[in-house]
Amino acid sequence: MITFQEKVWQATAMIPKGQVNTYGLIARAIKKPLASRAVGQALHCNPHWPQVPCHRVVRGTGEVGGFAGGSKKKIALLRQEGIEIDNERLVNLKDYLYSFDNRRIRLL
DNA sequence: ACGGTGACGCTCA
DNA sequence: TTGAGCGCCACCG
Repeated sequence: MITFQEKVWQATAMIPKGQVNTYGLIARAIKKPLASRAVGQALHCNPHWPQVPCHRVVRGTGEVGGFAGGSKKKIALLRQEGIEIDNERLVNLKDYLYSFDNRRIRLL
């Protein structure tokens, strides 16, 4: 059966290069709207790099959030994908946020 | 079964 | 704008 974290990884894998998503939105996408924190835990243990681009998941506030290899590394990766980071810590969600469409979510 | 632990998010001073 | 406080939840010992 598909576990919670597997759903998290699947959802994360859908995020296109050059775009980002948030822990909270992923939680909603997999029908666990209050599990944003658990989503972070799942990504922390992500065993599918780079299939599951966990660096594209940031905080709802726009702050990059944590990263197993250090937030510096996370920022560098996002920049490589063309995402601008303000003040070395903020992502403009208005420009780079990716929205899951209902059709895909159903597959989870 | 139970309690501790975060890559979170929201509220309020 | 910041920081403290607190609720949430899956995972692990």
